Amino acid sequence: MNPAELSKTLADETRARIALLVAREKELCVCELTCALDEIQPKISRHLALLRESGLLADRRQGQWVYYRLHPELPTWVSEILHTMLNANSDWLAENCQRLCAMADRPVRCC
Amino acid sequence: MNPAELSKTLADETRARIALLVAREKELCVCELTCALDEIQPKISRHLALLRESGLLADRRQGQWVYYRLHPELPTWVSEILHTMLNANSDWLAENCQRLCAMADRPVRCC
DNA sequence: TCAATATATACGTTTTTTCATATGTTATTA
DNA sequence: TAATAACATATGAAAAAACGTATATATTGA
Repeated sequence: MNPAELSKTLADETRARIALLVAREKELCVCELTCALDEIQPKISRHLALLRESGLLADRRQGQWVYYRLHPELPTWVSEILHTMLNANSDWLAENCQRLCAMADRPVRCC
Repeated sequence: MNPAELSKTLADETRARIALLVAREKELCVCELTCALDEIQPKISRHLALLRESGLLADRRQGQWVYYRLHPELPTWVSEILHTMLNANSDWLAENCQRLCAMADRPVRCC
């Protein structure tokens, strides 16, 4: 992972929002992201695949759901950058957070 | 400027290297960047135009040369991210720095 | 005023990315 | 075991980005 690769990974509005929402919420499943971003599921899944392949996100399946989180072995500078972005851009994410909070029947995590 | 826009701006290896070299050296002209990156001049100029239009870089002409620097009114989070990238990726930039140092007849800045 | 140097842009092409739609897979539950 | 829900992927088309080449502009100095 180098600066250009990280930037490419985040160089799409959908992917940037997913990455920051996941950084904020620690763990989100595909249907939560689909709702928070108000996009169709295949679009979210495709972008999640890219984020996973780049090494930025890790996933785990629990029952029907697949949860995504920041990859636990992310280089320090990468997580620093994600959190800097997150802290300075809460307005930009506000609508997504609202939709997430308003979502009905969110799956219950039981690790 | 939001996280997706910043990432798009840096989502090209040439542009990412230019941005970090400029952050490191404070100010570089087009011919110095052309040499440091070992690329043809129109390619460098085209990427510099994008970096300028995105608001990341500012330019000033001095005689024949046009010098590029980080835009002085960059949001704090953006310059933090650039410096985080720079500090953690000196290896990735090493070759470019070497070529820059080895460059003959670098223009003399007299502001 | 002419030649040389530094830089910018225009143009057509190629490559890369993104997309919507359709369909496949896995897990749950009736 | 059949239906349903969550998620993943394949496919072809459209849009966007990057490229090399050619050429234009601006500055300097002879």
